[in-house]
Amino acid sequence: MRAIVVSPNGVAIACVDPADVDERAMPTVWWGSPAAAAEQVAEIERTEGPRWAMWSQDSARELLELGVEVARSWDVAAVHRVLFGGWRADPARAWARIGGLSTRDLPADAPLDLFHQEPDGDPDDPVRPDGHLRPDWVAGAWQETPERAGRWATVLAELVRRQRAAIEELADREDGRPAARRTASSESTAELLCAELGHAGLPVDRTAMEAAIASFVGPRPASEREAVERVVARDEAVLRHVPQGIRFDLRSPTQVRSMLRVVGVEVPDTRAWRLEQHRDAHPLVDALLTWRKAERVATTFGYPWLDERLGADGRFRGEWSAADGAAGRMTASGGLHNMPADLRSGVVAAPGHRFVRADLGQIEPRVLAAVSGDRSLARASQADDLYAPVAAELGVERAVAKVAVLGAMYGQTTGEGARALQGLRRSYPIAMSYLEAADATAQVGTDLRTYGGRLLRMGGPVPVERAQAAARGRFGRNAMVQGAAAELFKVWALIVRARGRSVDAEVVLCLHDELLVHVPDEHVEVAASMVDEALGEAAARWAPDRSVRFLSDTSIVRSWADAKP
DNA sequence: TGCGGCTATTG
DNA sequence: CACAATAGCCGCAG
Repeated sequence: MRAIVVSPNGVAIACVDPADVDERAMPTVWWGSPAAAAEQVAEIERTEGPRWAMWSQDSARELLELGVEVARSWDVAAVHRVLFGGWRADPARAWARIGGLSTRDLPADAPLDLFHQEPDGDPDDPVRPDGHLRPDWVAGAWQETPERAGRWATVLAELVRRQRAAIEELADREDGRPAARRTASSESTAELLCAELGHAGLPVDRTAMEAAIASFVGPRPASEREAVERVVARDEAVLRHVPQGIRFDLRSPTQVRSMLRVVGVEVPDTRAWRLEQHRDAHPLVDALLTWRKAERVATTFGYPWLDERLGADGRFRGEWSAADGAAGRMTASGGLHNMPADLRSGVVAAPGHRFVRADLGQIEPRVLAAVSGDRSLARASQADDLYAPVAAELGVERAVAKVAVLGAMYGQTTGEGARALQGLRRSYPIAMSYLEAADATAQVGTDLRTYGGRLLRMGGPVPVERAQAAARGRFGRNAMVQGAAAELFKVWALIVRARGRSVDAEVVLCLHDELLVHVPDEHVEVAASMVDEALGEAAARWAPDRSVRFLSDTSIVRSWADAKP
């Protein structure tokens, strides 16, 4: 522990080198205004470049708001999620878990009542006699004095020390995960990237995005009355196809089913892919499908969505999470991860800039080859199109080989993919056993760990219905691949983030296997090469075995829509 | 008012 | 509708 920088209204960053934590050392505390604290952080970053210990992405967000960006961190919440799975990772929970305390009923910051007048222990000690953190300290009581801030920093340092020991133990175990050391670092730093993504936002051209929205729902209504009229008109375009006198609520699936029955279309549900089969049966079906598309844009990706999230600086902002609760993929709110592809024309680089857009080709089967150690599948990964050699090996069409491989990773038990499974088992026994072992383990509720060491919680040995057990098996089987792919992707994104600094290349979007990097025109070629090189480096760093080939499809574009689909 | 079901979008 | 996610609306229970 070297230093801590504190401001009375909230910035608490301990500067800790996890390799050098001395539990007895008292931290140096800088106590000042937020601006002064930020300046201190910037100075330490400049001169020492440490791995900063942080409670969570919140710490990084506070720093960014003060104009300070740091390169590396040990993020207690991120490491907690790796070690123990799940998503919740508040300080009290992380502290309790690493200390072996129960997290079933964590002490809450409940108001004191007659029966709990005086909380036990010393109110100036952040740790209660029962070993839990004091809720009032977690809630902010640590900020009251420099002495308290120092004690709080010591708690953080101790937590980091214990987490680090747990990661080392995991890496050194007989059945361990040596990659866990690297995962702890990359998952931590991914939290910094997420804070930066949320802070900086995605370049969006308001005019272009409004045009894209307008192509579905018409131009922005001038008044509330006009907005209502627009909705009525959209509904009417569908309802005019049914006999007069009967009104149906198009937003109610039950009523839509009745409406379709009136014109002689019988469907078990009203999902688009099913209605597609009946497009020719009656003009109503086509009108309904068009309505659905417009309604979706109007309610979720319309003008209110844009107004709420697009700033005057031309940046569209959502909140980013570095690891979801399941397999550990990055997620984003605000529609950044499920924006209809038709709106991508609104995502445009700023004047004088271009995007480097890159996505990983066939990432999941390649990751499967790597984590399972299947040499045959690794050989297939040498091809630009992995499914081609697999199809040749199985003696089937490429399309069949593809659904078979995907089906194996998803746990599909019916259809064409399942029929080709026997061939996969024969030709790629190591990879298939890897998936089947994960499936079997998950079915009985036993937790799994990804290649990188992330715990995948499977619910414990609670008896469940057969169908539920099968679903758990499919989840476990897929999470081992999806989670490992997420780990590799993050390493790649972080290398791009670090290397990009020198050419002002800024990662502005991460989408599971796709990166969008915003770059000044003059550096865009260099940045594109850098993105490709970063993948090789990421693969080597993530899994030092070089037998599996990873590919990125990289292009330079003005708009996200210009990238080939 | 909260929550499960349905629907649509993305990888 | 195989795996994951976010998100909105409807219908029903409390």
